[in-house]
Amino acid sequence: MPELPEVETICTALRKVLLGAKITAAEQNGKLRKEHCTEELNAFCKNKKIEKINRRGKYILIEFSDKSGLILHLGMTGAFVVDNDIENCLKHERTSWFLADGRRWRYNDARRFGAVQICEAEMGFDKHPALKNLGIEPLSAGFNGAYLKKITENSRMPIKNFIMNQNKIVGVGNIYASEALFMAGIAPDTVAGKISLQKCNALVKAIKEVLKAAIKAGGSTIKDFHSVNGEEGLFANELKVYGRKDQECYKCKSKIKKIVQAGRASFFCPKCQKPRN
DNA sequence: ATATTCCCCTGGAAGC
DNA sequence: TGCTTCCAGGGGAATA
Repeated sequence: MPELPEVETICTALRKVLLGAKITAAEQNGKLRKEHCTEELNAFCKNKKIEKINRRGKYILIEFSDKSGLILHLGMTGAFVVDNDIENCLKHERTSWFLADGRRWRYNDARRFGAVQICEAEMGFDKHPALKNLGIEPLSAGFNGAYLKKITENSRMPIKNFIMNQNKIVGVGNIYASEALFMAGIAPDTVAGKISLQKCNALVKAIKEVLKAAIKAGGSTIKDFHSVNGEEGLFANELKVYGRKDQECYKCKSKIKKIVQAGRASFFCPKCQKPRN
């Protein structure tokens, strides 16, 4: 579900409601991709104060005032809710944090692909196994055409899979990979190592542009994504190729095609995006 | 090392 | 109205 713009949207929303809050207790309700049992999570979180909330790739980093923290991932269907209902659980509530002011912060995740991990102060976020191998932030200044050219060199991976690889570039998922490649005029199955510096420049520009525009729109709600207050993201209305199989390309009126790459759907315009392999 | 394929899990939409 | 099949914003393990 959530890619960089959706995670960024969630971070902004969480900051508004959680900064400064103190946790009195935590509960874990069943398994996630990564989780801790209630006893461990509760012992770790109890009496900690939420000081900072940041994003690294698709991970949300909750930093406590003692420099320890939580590393949260939303998987495909994860969502947060903050309310005052102490009695009832949501249908797919996996984790709950009870706050000193009486509120309850919940992590709800139907498919359980999300993750709730703890990070000790001595370790620090950067060294945590979940984060230490992550690639460059696409909105950082260091992510430019020359950098992309350098890391794609010698790679025979299809460019769409390459830009979705979190160890190379973080935050780009299935929607924005298709969208950025359309904007840059590059077919998704182009061999990464064959892309020219000029095209790398165009792709970097497209990735930055589409991510920024999506953040501005509050992300893309296809079906599941909702921010903390339940709001939908509006960027789904601006998608040019994702989910538009057999519909007309907005640029050239050709039929948008769908192919499957590494098990994920890729959408592209066969006329505007070249070359094919 | 690198690139697919499969699997984790649940629910909604589409097909019969 | 059912029942079945397919599909989904992710990622990691297993496999070639």
